[in-house]
Amino acid sequence: MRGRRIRAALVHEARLRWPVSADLNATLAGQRVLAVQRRAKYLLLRLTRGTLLVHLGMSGNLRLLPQASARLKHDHVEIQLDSGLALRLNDPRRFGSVLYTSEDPLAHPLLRELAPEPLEEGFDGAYLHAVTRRRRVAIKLLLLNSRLVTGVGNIYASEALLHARIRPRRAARTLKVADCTRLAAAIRRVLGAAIRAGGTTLRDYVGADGEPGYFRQRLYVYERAGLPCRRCRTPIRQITQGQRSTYYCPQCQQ
DNA sequence: ACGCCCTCCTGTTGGC
DNA sequence: TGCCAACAGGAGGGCG
Repeated sequence: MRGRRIRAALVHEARLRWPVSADLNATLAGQRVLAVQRRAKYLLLRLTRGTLLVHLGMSGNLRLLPQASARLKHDHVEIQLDSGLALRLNDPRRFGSVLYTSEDPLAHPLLRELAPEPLEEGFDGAYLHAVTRRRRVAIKLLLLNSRLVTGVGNIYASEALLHARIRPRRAARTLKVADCTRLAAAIRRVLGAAIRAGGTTLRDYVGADGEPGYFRQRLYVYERAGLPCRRCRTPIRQITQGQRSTYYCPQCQQ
């Protein structure tokens, strides 16, 4: 998309996680895409005069395809380019978002307080140790708090804790430096491996290339309740934390 | 400040 | 076959 000019923006359904601006077309038309970036799980389309922030939520998907191609059910927003292609957001659950800001996007209220990038410098045991002090919340729930850790969703939280050998219900404040060092390394390793595998397709996720991700085959605990742990063969347990499923190995994770 | 719960929404699955 | 409840990849908001 870089270098293309936006011809028009169509909003078929404005009721996403946040209402899509009614002025989106007037705002975007004529602007050029200068760069495409990412911050946590937000995509940033840097435009001539501002930035379009896109979040896929749980079920969102972006496709870049000929503008004339048929619109699918749940195609909510379409950005038409001067190349004849159009970027379409399809999102059955509508937990995604499309927001425009003319200010510094990193200063936007939704991005301003996000935690450091886990794959950048500075995300290490010392960082995790610092943010887990005096927090009674279970470490697995802390990993889902985007003000403290970004990039780790429900799948990778369970996976990282398995690799770090930490029980998901353990109070964050009880983690020692050594635990935090293993956990930071496990998070980086899991995210890196998942990215290289193209992501984790549970049902219908496909990447920008239209291909599913293959990390599901490499999951150690997620969705494996009752199945043998891939490290020690002990049956994997499933529990609920914050109304979401957590999986862990009672033998490997102490 | 923290921690917990609720919410948004549609689609799929499993039990009866 | 139909109906209903439970659950699903996220994460902000409000409350105590």
